[in-house]
Amino acid sequence: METELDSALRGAGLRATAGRVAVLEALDSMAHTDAERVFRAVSEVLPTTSIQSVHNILADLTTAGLIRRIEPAGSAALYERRIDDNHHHIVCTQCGAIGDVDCVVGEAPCLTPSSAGGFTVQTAEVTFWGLCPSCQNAAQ
Amino acid sequence: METELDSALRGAGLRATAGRVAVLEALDSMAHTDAERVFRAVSEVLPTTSIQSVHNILADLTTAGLIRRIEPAGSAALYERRIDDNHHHIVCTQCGAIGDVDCVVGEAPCLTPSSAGGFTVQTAEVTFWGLCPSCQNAAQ
DNA sequence: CCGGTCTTTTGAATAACTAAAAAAAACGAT
DNA sequence: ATCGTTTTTTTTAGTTATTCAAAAGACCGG
Repeated sequence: METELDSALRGAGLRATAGRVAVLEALDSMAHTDAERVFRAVSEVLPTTSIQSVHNILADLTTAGLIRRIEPAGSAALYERRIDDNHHHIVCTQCGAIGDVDCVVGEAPCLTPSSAGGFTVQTAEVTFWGLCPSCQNAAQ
Repeated sequence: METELDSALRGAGLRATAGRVAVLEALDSMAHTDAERVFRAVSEVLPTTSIQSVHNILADLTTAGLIRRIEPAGSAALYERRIDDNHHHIVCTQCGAIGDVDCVVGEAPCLTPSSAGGFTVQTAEVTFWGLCPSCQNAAQ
C-alpha cells in the first residue's frame, strides 16, 4: 500500500523506506523534537536503527525540504514538520520549551533590514525569548 | 594605571585580570569571533592561557553583560562587544560570514508576535540569511 | 604580610554530529 | 516474481565545541 508519507518521500525524489516513514511519523506526533527523541520514538517501531541513521535521515529529509531544522541557541538541533508557512519560534529562557509563533503582524518590515552591508537578504528568521506558561507560574 | 576596560570589568563586579582584558581587546578588534580565534589572539599577549580559560572568561563576560553571545545555526558560538543596541545579524549561507544589521525599520511589530501561545515575550532575535558581497561575485 | 576569595590552569569528560566502509534493502526492468 | 543496480542503513570511528571539577595561583582587605 502507498501511504501519504510514502508519496511525499517519492515526490521529493527519495525512496520510501521504513526508517524515513518512521521518522516522519515521529515528527508528526511531536513538535520541535531533537534527534535523540526521534531516535527513541523510531526505536520502538524499528529496533535495529541507530542514532547515526536518524541523524542521516533527518539531514536527508531536511535537504529534501520535507522537514525543517531549527537550532535555537543553547539546545541541540530540533526538527519539525510544519514547513509550508514561514512561522517563527519562541523559546523559554528557563526550561527551553518551544512554541510556534504565527507570522508576526506587519511582517514585511521584519524581512527587510534597513541596511545589510552589501549582503543580499534571502530569508529572515525570528526567535522570541520569554517564559513559557508553567515557568511563569513557577516564578511568582 | 586604570584603563577603560579595567573599569568596565570592575563596574560589572569582576576583577580586572590580564586574561579578561586581553579577551575584551581581542573582541574590540574583531567582530563576531569564535572562542578559537579569541584564544589565538589572546595567546600572543598571554602565552600561558588555554582554550578552556578563554571559554570560561567568555562565559563570565557574557553573564556579566559585557559581551554578547550569538549562536547562528551551523557555526560555533560567536561573541561580540556591541551590546548597547539591539542589533541583528546577517549570515552568509555560503561562507558563514557575519554582518551587523541595524534595527530593522518598523521594529515594533517584530517584537510583538500576534499570538505566543501563553508565552511571555522578553526579547526578539532576528537572523537574516543571504549572500555576502564576495559570495555574490563568486556566484555569477 | 596573611587568610580567604576569586580566577585560571590543568586534565578529563561529554554531547552532538560527521565520515567512511560494509551490509542490506528498494526500485525498475526483465 | 527475480535480478542487478543504485540507494540507504548499519557499524565503527573520529571530530569539534564545549563543559566540569579539582588544584594551583593571583588578588585584596585587614
